Amino acid sequence: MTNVGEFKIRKVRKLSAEVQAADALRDGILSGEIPPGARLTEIRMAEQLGVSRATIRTAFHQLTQEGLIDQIPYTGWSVMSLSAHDAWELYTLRSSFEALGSKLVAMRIKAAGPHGAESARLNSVLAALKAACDSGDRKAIAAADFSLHRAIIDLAGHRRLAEQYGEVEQQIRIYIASSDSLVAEPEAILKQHIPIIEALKAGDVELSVRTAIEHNEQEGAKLEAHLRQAEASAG
Amino acid sequence: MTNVGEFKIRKVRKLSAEVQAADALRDGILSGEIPPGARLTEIRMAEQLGVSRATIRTAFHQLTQEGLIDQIPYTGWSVMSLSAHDAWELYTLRSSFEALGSKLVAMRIKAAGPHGAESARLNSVLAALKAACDSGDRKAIAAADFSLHRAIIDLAGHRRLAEQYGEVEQQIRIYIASSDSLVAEPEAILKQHIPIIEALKAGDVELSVRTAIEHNEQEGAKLEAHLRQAEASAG
DNA sequence: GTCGGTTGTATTGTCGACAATAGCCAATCG
DNA sequence: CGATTGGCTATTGTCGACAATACAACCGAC
Repeated sequence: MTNVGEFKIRKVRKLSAEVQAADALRDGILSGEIPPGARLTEIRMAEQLGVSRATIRTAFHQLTQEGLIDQIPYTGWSVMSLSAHDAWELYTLRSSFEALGSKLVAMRIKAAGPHGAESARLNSVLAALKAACDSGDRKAIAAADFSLHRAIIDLAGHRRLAEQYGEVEQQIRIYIASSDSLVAEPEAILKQHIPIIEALKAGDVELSVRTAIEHNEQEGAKLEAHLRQAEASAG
Repeated sequence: MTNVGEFKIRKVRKLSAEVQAADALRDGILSGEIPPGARLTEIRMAEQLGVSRATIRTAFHQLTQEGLIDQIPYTGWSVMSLSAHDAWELYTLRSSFEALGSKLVAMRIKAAGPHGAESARLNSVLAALKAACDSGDRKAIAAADFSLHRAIIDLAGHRRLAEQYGEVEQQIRIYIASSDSLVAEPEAILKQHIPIIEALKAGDVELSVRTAIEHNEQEGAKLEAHLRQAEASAG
């Protein structure tokens, strides 16, 4: 009988309840199951997930830091709500972040040459986006789109940039979750991202930055217009 | 006898203990009393401030969100530590934020003309910086410097920008608290900030952005060099 | 002497109960 | 009928105790 101890065990550490709770909440919000503006109470969540209020509280604080919910003292917590102005804020910020990220990545590739790990990673995520677009699955396309942008940020080697970008990214995900009609035509999406990757792989700093900003301004304007229209018809 | 009810009462609400605790911690860190890298334990803090661990925990979460401390599970909390790489991250980020903020403010002034509330506020903070520089008080100069930059961000009318900028700003404050030798000569500081304000007041978007970025790159390089030297002599 | 396991201790993770607060609704008074 | 006041309820704020975990120091075997 083979000794069980021989197996390599990567992470046996039981995930603490607060992490599980945070994950559950995050999934619920990002999947659209818990809609924007929804009110969350500690007690009900605690009962629902079978943990104590202290655990839920920690999870809520975590989610707050991720930009998914916010708190009103003595009143409650609610899923981040989403106005057209918020969309403008999110995309102007994201534009700044991606400009910085693209600049750093392009500089790295310029220094390391076009055959380094960075270029390989960029090829990989672009191929993944192409595959998703070919499949036509809107959820998969959106996921690949986010992955591509995140890959660029991660390659920048800038911890704080990655963290703060994550906040913005997750809030944008809330929009996408609430209506996947926001995902454009597959061919158009693929076509939009190719120049971004090309500029980076060429190590052209200025072009990379310009392309990234342009992409975000287009996407931001699209979403903002969509929301403004929705607000007008609803209000 | 005048009716007491006539008096306007702004905020009588007793500050909750968790807010007081967070304030106390923040003061301690930003004043340098609690140095970077210092370890904070919930129990000791609770005893020291005369509140329960739950209250301290909430305060710690708040400070975490502000970027002043971070947590290692099952181990403890510690004041954000400060390497030369961290300085680079902070100033590259701040540069992006101020570029966006300056762009928005310059656009506003360009649209509203040079006699709006924005210009008045800019004049005000620049005058305050001049007064501080004349006084020669290093702490006052540093405070006025921060105020000026924050004023620009606040004028941008971008809530998320202001929030995320705040995180970066507070972390930079930790450096300044740990050594006020980082504050340069009063005349130099004043001279550096004048073109920033002038560009904004002129409503020149491109010049404002360029000036803001340049200022941050200079300051960032200075701090990074200082820390790299300190690390070399210490390590 | 060195390596591996074991034990001990400091610290956070989790829990349930009670206190304080905000917001609502009805009763009351003009 | 309107405005104000008072209480009621839902929810977070705060507390102390116990459980789980990580880390370090110690001990023993080889």
